Amino acid sequence: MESQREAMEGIVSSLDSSPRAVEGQGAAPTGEIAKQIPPAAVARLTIYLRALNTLLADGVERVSSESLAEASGVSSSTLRKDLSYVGSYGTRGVGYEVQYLSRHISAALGLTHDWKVAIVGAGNLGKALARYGGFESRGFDVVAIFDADQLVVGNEVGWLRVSDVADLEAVLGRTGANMVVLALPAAVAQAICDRVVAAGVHSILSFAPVMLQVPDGVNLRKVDMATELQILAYHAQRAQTPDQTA
Amino acid sequence: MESQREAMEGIVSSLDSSPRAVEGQGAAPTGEIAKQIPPAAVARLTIYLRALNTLLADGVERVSSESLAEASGVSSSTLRKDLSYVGSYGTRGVGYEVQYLSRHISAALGLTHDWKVAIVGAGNLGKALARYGGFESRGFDVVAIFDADQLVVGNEVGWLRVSDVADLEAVLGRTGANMVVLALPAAVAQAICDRVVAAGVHSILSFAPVMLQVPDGVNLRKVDMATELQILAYHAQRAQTPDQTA
DNA sequence: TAGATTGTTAATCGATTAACAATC
DNA sequence: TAGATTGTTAATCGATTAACAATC
Repeated sequence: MESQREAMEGIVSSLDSSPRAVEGQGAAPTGEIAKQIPPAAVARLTIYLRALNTLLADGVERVSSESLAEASGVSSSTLRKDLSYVGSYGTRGVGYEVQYLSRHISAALGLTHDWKVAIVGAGNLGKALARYGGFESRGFDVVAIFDADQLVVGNEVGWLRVSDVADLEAVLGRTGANMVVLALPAAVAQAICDRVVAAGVHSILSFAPVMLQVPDGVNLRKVDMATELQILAYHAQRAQTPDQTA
Repeated sequence: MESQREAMEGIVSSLDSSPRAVEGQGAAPTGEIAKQIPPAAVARLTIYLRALNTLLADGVERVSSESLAEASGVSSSTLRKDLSYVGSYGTRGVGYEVQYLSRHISAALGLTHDWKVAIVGAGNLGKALARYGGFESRGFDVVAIFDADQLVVGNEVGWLRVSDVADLEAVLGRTGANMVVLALPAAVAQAICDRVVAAGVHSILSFAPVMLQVPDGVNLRKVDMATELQILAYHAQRAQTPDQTA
């Protein structure tokens, strides 16, 4: 049991974007075919990446699939299979070089350059997101934040000023934002979402508790906090019931 | 800044907890066997519930699997299969009675009584969560919020006062909290998580960007905003690559 | 070499979909 | 009844796991 629990902060500053050799003997199809990675594997790769960067910060140079898997909360089998979608960057009998693997996963996930993120909605959540350090440190620059309320427009949030959502298209264009986070009420989410899509942004993360409809080719992910609690409620309720195993 | 808040509620206020007859001809095993619902289905049931409550608010009384599925972003086949885990509360040739189905899904998910939620961490995110109306309206009462910073302890957040995390166990006990939301830095998350578990709370939702280790029997869910953006980045990058289909 | 650990295969398991008989 | 739509079955598809040959 590796107890690298402490000091898990400060971790991830090491995602550098230097165009250094990301080649190697691995099977990575650099600029070539780039086969599809299964969704479940993509999600886990982000976890491995975080764990690797923690190890890196701790000065660990090599890691086995067994211990990286444990730190990531998956089986070593799953981990090796997932890594195989990215390429083969380990050494049999030895393990993986932490930095080398980290860099290749970053490359596979498209994290070798920074992404520009605009946040729509400067309420509690929008402001919290704008100030959340976890974005910048992982290669996501927050370049704009919007609100519809004239009392809020112009206020400072972090080192940004709140833009008027009326200027959405103009500001998205000017800042070159290529991702948008929706942190606004359900009632207006679809309308804003439509404008964001029309403005050419095809990657959207929504915190609004509604099912948004988007055209093909637009990537929409949702985070719903109440949903998460409801799922917990289901399991908690089950646990309470005196499960009668036959 | 709160201007957008009101609209965020509205929707889902109709989750009543009245102990009304939740029986019917359906196959629901009331207090009996309570068979396991597959995880993927549980997650979607929360979405159907939200859609149903929206319909209810709009005064719609009946809905078909086809249109409920569309509103929820799934196929009608998936929807009917999911509902079949809960029971059979539809009428062939007719559809589902909105309120009736809503109530049965709520019951299956364990949402017929309120849950008491404590938030640990009164930073930007913790405060945003504490003030987020979406919890209360869906049967989750925020009963406490904690912070370690003495400058923050005692401050008002919504209608709560920030408690000292030193008093975590005492306050959890006194308030009867049965769910905890962790909105704190990665560095301290595991230690606090351990104390929460030791205090007897077995349902935890974590926003900390670390893999937390919990003993068996504890339900831990994670929301990681940077991870979501990384997944979007992967797809965005793929879309950019001029996909060469043979 | 002997021991260790990867990368991959094949088997298992679970989730999604299509189709249709049951039935309002 | 005739038309509509559910609830369920069987087929398909994808994800996870165990096991081991390859190889450092």
